[in-house]
Amino acid sequence: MSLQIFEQVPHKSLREVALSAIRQAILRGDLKPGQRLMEGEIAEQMGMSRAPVREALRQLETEGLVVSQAHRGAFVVELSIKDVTEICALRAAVESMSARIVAEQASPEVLAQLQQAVADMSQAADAGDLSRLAALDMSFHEMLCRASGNSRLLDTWLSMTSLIRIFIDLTNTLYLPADEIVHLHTEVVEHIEHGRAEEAGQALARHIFDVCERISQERESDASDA
Amino acid sequence: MSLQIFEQVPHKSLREVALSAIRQAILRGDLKPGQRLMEGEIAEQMGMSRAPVREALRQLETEGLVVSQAHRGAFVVELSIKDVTEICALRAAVESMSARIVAEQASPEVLAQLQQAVADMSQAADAGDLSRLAALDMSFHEMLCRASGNSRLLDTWLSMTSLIRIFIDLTNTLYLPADEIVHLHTEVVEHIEHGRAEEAGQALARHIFDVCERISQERESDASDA
DNA sequence: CGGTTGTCGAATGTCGACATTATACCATCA
DNA sequence: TGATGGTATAATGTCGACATTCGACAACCG
Repeated sequence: MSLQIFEQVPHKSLREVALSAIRQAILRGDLKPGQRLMEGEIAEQMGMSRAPVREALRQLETEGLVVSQAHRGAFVVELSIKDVTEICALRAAVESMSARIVAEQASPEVLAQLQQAVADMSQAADAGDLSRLAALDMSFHEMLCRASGNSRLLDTWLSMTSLIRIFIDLTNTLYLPADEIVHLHTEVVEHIEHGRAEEAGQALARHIFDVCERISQERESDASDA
Repeated sequence: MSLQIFEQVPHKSLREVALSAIRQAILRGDLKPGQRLMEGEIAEQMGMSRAPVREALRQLETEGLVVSQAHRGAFVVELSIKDVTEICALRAAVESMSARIVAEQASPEVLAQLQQAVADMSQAADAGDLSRLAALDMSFHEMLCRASGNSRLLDTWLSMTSLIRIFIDLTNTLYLPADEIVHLHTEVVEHIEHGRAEEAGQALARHIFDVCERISQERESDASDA
């Protein structure tokens, strides 16, 4: 068997092109919640027929980014506070399980990665770079899910994270004081280090529910402002 | 406002018809893992064109029941033991979280339902009706996820359960002794009754991993037999 | 004038046909 | 004989057109 030299070039079907284009537009905020997505219009703008656009919208629907009604069309999903709470609960479930798995199988490389991530967060917090801290925060959680080695946990996490991003940009806003964030993540890593699976999972779940609570509160006060 | 006399008839699009027909065929076992699913053939059998069949297959793909390659077509998913382990982990994560939520919000009605379910299981176990016990077992877990009031947790649970059913029919086989099953579920309900959220979640997760372990072991011995 | 009904336009649902591409088979050649 | 390359075939990918259905607006009636 020969060495693999050339990575296989993934052929991009029009469906995939449309899929990622629409998804990115939604996540970037160019398409706002509640906005109608008309097959014909999108197809025309992308220079393709309605068929691939249609399939892309269907897939986005199963991902939860889009809702559609028969003969009415597709719309960018509008998330209620209840939705966000539900999404956070599923995210917490997934991360909690990931933490348990990682705590039980802690490989030295993964541990080092997580420790490095927390160190970076601490540095960003000290430097007052809150934007970077928020980004590192998200990447820490993703890293954890990835380290579980369970693609379904990771996929579910990515999906829930995307959904939350429609509601609010987690990578640009902090919902807890910087030092508290660093402390929480340090705690989680220490639990994992020492193989305390349950504690790691619980701490993480509490943290996510905390953030969810803050988001809900902020949203409610926003609503009463308007 | 007039009284509602006629229940609204949900319009079944051909896509939905194809979707549920194919899904049922897979779950029923009429379509076996690895079997090829050709759009044209299915469309002809169902008396429709390829378009709705195509969309149904795409949706089944995102559900995980079908895998497809470009220009090659769709196939009923073949699950490895690693896949089943992954699926069980996600299922455990979801059920564990559901149990915590239910334990914290225990409404009397839900509690009564769960207690009734365990009582039924105990009765079935005493009567030696293992088939009924297995069915009650599954419905207990579904009831728990439903009681969480979180549709995303429930949907994820249903999805994972469907996937496992492709691999093995959980409703017809027991992977633990009958009395042990009854004991485990009794324990979970007691934890929930007393608001012990963490313990309920942990007990449930352990139980699922136990069953998963048994399934894996059985499968490996099956493989070595062949 | 309020409410109901008919009509129209536009978007989705479905279809059949064509374009593209992967696989299997076969002829060719070292 | 085995490897290579071409070709046929059959499936998926894409397209444009038609059928169906929904929502809005206008006409009508009480």
